[in-house]
Amino acid sequence: MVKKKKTTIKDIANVLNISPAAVSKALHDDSRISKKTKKAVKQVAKNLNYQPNHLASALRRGKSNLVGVIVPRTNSHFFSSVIQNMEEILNNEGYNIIITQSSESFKKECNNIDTLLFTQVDGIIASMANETVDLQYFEKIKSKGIPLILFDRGENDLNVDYIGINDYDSSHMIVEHLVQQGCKRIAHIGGYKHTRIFNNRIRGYVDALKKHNLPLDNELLLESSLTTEDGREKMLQLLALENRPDAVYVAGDYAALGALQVLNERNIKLPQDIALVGFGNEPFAAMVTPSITSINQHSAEIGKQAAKVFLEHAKKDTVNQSLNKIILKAELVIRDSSRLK
Amino acid sequence: MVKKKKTTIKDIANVLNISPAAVSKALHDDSRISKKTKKAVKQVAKNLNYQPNHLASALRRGKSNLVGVIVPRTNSHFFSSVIQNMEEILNNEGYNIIITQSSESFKKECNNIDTLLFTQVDGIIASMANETVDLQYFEKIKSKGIPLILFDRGENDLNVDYIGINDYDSSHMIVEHLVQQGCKRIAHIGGYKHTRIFNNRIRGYVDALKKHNLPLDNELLLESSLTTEDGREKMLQLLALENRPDAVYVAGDYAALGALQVLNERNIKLPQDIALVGFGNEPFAAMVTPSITSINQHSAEIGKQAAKVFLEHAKKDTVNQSLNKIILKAELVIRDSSRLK
DNA sequence: TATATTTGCTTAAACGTTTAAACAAATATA
DNA sequence: TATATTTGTTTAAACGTTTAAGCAAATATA
Repeated sequence: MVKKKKTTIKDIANVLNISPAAVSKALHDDSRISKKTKKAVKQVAKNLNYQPNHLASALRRGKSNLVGVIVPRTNSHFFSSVIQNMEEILNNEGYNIIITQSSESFKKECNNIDTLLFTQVDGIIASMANETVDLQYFEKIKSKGIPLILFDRGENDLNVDYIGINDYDSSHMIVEHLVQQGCKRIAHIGGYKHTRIFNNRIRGYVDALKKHNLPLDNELLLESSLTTEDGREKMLQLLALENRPDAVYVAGDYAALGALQVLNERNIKLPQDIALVGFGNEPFAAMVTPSITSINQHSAEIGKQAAKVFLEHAKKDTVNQSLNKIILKAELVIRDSSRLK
Repeated sequence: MVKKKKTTIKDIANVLNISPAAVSKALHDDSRISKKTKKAVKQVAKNLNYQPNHLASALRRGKSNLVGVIVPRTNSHFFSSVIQNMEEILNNEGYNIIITQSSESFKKECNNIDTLLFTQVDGIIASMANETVDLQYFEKIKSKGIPLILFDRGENDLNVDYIGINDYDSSHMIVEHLVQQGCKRIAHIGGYKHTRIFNNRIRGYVDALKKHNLPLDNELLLESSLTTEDGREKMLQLLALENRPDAVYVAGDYAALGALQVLNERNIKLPQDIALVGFGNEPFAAMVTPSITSINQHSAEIGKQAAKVFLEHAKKDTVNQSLNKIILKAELVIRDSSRLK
């Protein structure tokens, strides 16, 4: 079996005895090409099973119509849903996306960025890895003049477009809810402080405690990688305290799941003994026993907005000066793990 | 802010007063270029922050070094893990991957295929959508002479490389295990019969019943889309039977989860009243209460093998005649939902 | 010393498209 | 009728690489 020669614009031109330029224009519905020619060109294109060579057109036009996406992982509902909604909008505008995963590793993230730049993407939409502190690679994207849009895990210092939720306020909502349930010693298993969103959640937690005149106890505030495994560990740590908390607010659902497992294994009653709240509203939060109260981050909306912000950039040829900082209002979904009354 | 002109091979050539061709060769370590020149070229490339234009080289060389991936969804552990492992191997060989999701929709799958062909990928690795019966779009890939590798959800008729597990035998393992636990009326919530893997699981189930002298009861064999929602529905259907099963083997973990939810809600004891077995060994199978017995599909290995098979094709320039059909041996992970003794 | 080979580069074409500029023919305007 | 405009096309260059072919200089071989 030999490789078939692909049909090009030239082949169509030869059949019709017109120039390749005319064919190109006909296929793009140029106003200066007669209806007759357009029809003929399209017919021949179909007959010869013509597929435009994207590489050639991208090279010539200086844009690839590809958008690079970097996420810590695809197998969480949050990221997968963001991507799916983003993709839909971008596809409609003729863009395709290249998804890459950092697996929370700084090094992989850097590789991903290089890969995407190498592939000549027209823009990058990203959510940063847990490990990432050094922003130099993201600066590299900016310095190439390629639109960069961050969502969820972003950084203020980078001064780029951002779509996320109001993390600070979300913490307030959670603490408020727990106080209403009668909780007095509320612990927080937070994410890494160096990540803005987790820092905001911590700040919100601290300030909300103050607001409700609850004392801030340092042993109740833990920093975690927020994996299921680390959630288990940190929960064990809290249970080992002399003065145990009566509520635990975990900054991520996967870690909350780990905490729940430990509580279940120890036969600690939820929410009577300890109330539990997660963050992210992953589908499993509703599936486990007891179901976990969590924060809905509006993943679909985040994906759509990110796509739209990119498209705004793409339409202008100079880099946009005005930054888009879109903060969506999150929603508390109350479930069995914290519903006392 | 104005868009910066990107550094090209020509710029480097101008700096050093040599030809662009020499630069290209120097960057590729051509043996006919002196060490001195190579060193100089690489230094200048670094200074000018040169990034090769992938589009141009892909156009010229007639290959994009991109591999397209089509999966029903990325937010299951199975697919995400397959992709991650595939990616690692392909990246090492200089390939990048473009991930697309069909969301189990035939139409989206066709679009994905068109998109990938349009992007001039060098090969496609795919797992088919649930809806897909018409194979014409996959034939299209083959007819373009582009390597196509299927995994998990594949089709025999297509006559392409395939990597999967021994579904038929897995069903035998499950039935055997349930029989050992003392179950006598084993139901099967299976996937769509038209999909080969699900068909094989059904055949395995039927044959294993025969082997153990259990009667085949048609009301115990249901066809399902295997979503969590449908799992709930089919479980309710089984519970409504006059003569209830004492074990349920579900062909997918998500549907098994739905079944579990229903059983928990009805306070039916697992595994005493009804034993439950899923398929796929999604992480949540170990997380829920009770944990669900399931089949480990070796996602990492599938991903690696798929990548390797693609690379084999890529190395030859004519299409390989000998087909790779790689069938991995799956593993039964026994958990609380079916452990009676 | 004359000839062959190797080394290190250049030239020029090619990949398949897009597009500015040119141009002839058809049509409109004065 | 002469001139201007519009219509429909062609020409040719460009996008940034790669690579076959060519060529001069350096080196090896006889």
